Amino acid sequence: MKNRLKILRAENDMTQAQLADETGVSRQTINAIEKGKFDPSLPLAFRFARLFKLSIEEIFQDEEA
Amino acid sequence: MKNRLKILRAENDMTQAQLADETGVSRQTINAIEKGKFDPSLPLAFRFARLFKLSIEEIFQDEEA
DNA sequence: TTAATATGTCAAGTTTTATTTACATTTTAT
DNA sequence: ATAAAATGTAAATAAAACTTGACATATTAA
Repeated sequence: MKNRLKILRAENDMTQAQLADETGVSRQTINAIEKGKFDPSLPLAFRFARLFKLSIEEIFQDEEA
Repeated sequence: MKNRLKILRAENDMTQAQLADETGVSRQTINAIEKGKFDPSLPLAFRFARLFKLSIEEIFQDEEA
């Protein structure tokens, strides 16, 4: 699963720590998601979408067959 | 997290077992998600969206503050 | 009415994701 | 060049998703 979190942080001038704080997870969790180590839970995906005022599909791109 | 899976199944004349089969999870997982026992993983949410040709937001409704 | 199909639920176990802690590296600012 | 801030990473643990198997109830069909 690809995602645009790093770009969205840049557009909004946010650090990983700030995004972590705003979405209620650890900085390391943000880093791991950005690096594709794992996917966020659906509730966390909704929090990203709400924060950036985008749809989940605009932030995360499925890569399944 | 609310969802419209039961309605979407009805509209598409599918059983829980069929939906489970099409999305690669167990029937009990479908039942548990429909009944709100837990949320699907983000990849599974994408599979539902792709199957029903809807956005994730059209299937799942966040209920956070 | 009986059998078959579909749904609801529960407990136990496995797998995956989230969190914590801790430290290393890189980038930015002074 | 140095300090501070930001990012990357890894191991251990906790939490959540998901499976399996079993059984009860409800709905549908013969």
